[in-house]
Amino acid sequence: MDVLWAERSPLTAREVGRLIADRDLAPTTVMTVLDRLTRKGFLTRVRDGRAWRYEPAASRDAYIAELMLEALDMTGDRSAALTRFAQAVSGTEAEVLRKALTELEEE
Amino acid sequence: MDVLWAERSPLTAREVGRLIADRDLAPTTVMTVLDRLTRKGFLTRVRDGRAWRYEPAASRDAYIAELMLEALDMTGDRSAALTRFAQAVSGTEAEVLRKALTELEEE
DNA sequence: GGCGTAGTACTACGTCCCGTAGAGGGAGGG
DNA sequence: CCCTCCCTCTACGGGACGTAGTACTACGCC
Repeated sequence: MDVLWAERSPLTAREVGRLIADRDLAPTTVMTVLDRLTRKGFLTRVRDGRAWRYEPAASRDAYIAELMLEALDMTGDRSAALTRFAQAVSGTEAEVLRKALTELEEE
Repeated sequence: MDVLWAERSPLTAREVGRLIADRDLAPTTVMTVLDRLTRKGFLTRVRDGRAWRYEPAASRDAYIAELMLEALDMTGDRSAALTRFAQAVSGTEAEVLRKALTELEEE
C-alpha cells in the first residue's frame, strides 16, 4: 500500500495511477487508498484545480523511526529493549548507530 | 491480548484465567487466546497432566527488539532510518544505547 | 462404577482494517 | 448540451482479533 507511495518523494495526484499501471487497478482504488492514507495522517493533500495533490506527511525514514519508537513504547523496560536492540543489529548497522549517537552528542 | 500475558514471566496454565478475573472472561476465551498466541509462536506450551502450561517463547524485550528490526526492514535505506531513530530517542535513552553499543564493541 | 468437574479442541460470530471497486455528483471543454 | 475527468460515498470479500458456546475426555469422589 504505502510501499508504492512512500518511495517517490515528489508530490502527485492521480498520476499515481499511471505510475503503478502495472498493477492495473481501478482508478477509484488508487483514490480510495490515497484518501485513506490521508485520513490516517500518512499523506497530506493540497488542492490543484479539481484534483488533489498528495505528499507524504513525513519522510519514510521518519516514519520508520516512529514505528520503532512505537514498538519501544510497548514495553515496561525501555532500557532493556533498547539494549536488546543494540545487540541485535548487525555490526555495520551498529556502526551507523554509534556514529549517529556521537554526532548527536557533539551538537 | 499479550499485554496481560507477556508481563508475568512464570509459566502457568488456566490460572491465567484466575489472574485476570477482573475482566471476567469466559474460561474458553482465555484458552482460545493462549492457543492462538501459541500458534503464532508467541507462546510455548508443555503438557502438565491434562492441562497445558504456557510460557513466553521470547522475552518481552526480545520481542520488542524484533518488532523494531521488523520496522527497520521496511525501509530501503536502513542507515537513514537508524540515524533518524538515534536522533529521536531521548537523551537518557541515547545514553543507554551508547552504552549497549560500547559493551558490544568490547566483546 | 457412575457422575460431576476441569480441561481441551473445534467452531462461530461480531468487528475492524485493508485491498479492491462501483455508482453517483460537480466542473470544464468542445 | 453532452462528454470526460476527478472527486466522494458506499460496498464487498478476506483476514485478524476478541469473545464465547458446544462437544469430547479424563480424574476423582462417593
